[in-house]
Amino acid sequence: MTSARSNRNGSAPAEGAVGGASRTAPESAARTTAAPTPAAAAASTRTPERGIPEATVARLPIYLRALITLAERGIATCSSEELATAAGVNSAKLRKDLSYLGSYGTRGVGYDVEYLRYQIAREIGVTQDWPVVIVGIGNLGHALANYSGFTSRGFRIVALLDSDPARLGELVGEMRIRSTTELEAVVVEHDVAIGVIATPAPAAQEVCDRLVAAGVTSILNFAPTVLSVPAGVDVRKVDLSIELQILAYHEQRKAMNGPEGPALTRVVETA
Amino acid sequence: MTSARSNRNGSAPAEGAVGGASRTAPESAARTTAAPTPAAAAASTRTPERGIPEATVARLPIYLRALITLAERGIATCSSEELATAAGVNSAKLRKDLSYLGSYGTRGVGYDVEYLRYQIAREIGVTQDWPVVIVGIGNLGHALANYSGFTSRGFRIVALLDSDPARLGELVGEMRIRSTTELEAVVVEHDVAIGVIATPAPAAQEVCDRLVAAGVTSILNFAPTVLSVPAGVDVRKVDLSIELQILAYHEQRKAMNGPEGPALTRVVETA
DNA sequence: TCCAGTTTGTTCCCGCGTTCACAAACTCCT
DNA sequence: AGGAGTTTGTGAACGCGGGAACAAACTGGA
Repeated sequence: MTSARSNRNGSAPAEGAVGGASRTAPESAARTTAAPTPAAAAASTRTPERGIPEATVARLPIYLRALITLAERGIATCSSEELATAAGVNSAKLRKDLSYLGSYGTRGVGYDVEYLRYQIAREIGVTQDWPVVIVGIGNLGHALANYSGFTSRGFRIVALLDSDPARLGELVGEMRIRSTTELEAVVVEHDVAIGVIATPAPAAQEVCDRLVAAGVTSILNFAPTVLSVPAGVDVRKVDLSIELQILAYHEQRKAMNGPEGPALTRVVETA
Repeated sequence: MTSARSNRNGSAPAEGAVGGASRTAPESAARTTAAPTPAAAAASTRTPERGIPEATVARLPIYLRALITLAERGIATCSSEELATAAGVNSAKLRKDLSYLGSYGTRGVGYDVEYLRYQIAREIGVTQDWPVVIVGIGNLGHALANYSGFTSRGFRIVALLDSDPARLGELVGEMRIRSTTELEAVVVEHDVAIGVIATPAPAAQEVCDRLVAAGVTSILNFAPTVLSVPAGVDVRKVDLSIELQILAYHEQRKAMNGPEGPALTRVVETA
């Protein structure tokens, strides 16, 4: 385990004061005590202090995936330009992002794929597996349970929970669906920090409250509803219909610009 | 053909929307990388009319959903404060967002729920249904096909396509799985502008190319890979493992601050 | 050793988005 | 009618992120 997570259980579930996550909370990173994690092995002398911009954090997994792809092709070294192309971003942005982690490249040469891959994985925290529990095993829950991307990228599903008695015991992949009554026990037993909610919207808040009360501090929410959580708990949401609606907005504008609009734009047609 | 889309298929496809190439990946459109629409009409000299910030567009669907919830509860009027709480955002931000659409509120009173709901739906473009095609009917594709949020929020699934012969003809919901060989025909027949890719990563780019060539100009990508598209095509991606990795990063930091760190983060556990 | 070529890491600048704070506008009560 | 209370809409300040440009650092050849 070694997971430094402590038991913050027992706290009141309660709906947090503020809605939404505190992820963006600036929290002036005081941390005056000199050199936390002092003498970090041999590497760098000056730990740039842990303060990676949120936008960069969101891109690190993309870089990681690109690096894995490159490694599978047997490529040992790559330039920022190559990696940026593989990740679909600007090379300047890539270099700046990586600079927040430290100086892991070599000027005039580029980056060592395996080395950089490990460094990013370590920074994200996926060098070991995080236990994850999925609540709500409907169509989407099934898909998530079977999604190989979870288990292969630093996560391990430890339980599938559903409140429908008809589903209990059903096998999904290699895992059996268990009752939501076991939620607290599962979270405590496996020291689960990350929970995935794939229930219908009406049930999401209650499940969320129970997860948080049991000790979960990060939640990935697929239910189309706004979750209230206490400070210190991160929530990320994935809403499929919202994504489509954003696309629809732009489609509508294209259609409006088309007929009469100032369409002095370019037509770029690929093969 | 219900939508405002005109004939863009045969003759001049894609007209490269001014305001943006690809939403999530600003310059990911590797190919061609033609001059990013210099000048263009982006700078509408005046009339802030059609120029809603991207961040606001991403929130409009959230407001819409909150308004629908309020309407179902029989609430006819609400203040920006109430709506903001329901949507999980700051009230000032909400008001500024809505101000881009126009002045649909009444000072001293608030917003008429039904009226505002319609105005947002109209602005997004979901007062009528958009035809959508889903490619790749694996676990995730099944979930998407059965997701009621699509059909109830301005979208209509017109075809489910898969390349696996074993799956052809299978019923999903009320729809039959068809072969990807019919992709072009389906897109043209229903004038599909929005495509959803739920295939394995290796197949995603080819499917994407075919969709675009057939006339699709907006793509929602669930495959864990970077898509290259011509200018004028919007791509939004949903990557489940990336979302989890972002949570893992923050979890790791919490665990680091917890034990020894000065941790100003204050784990605030509300009463 | 020195020089040319290459690529990283960093600095500077600019534009977008968020937030505060306040004037404008509406309702209600006296 | 008028004033107090309420709420919207918006101008301005501010901080963050993106992009270009450049110095620093490394390789390889003469």
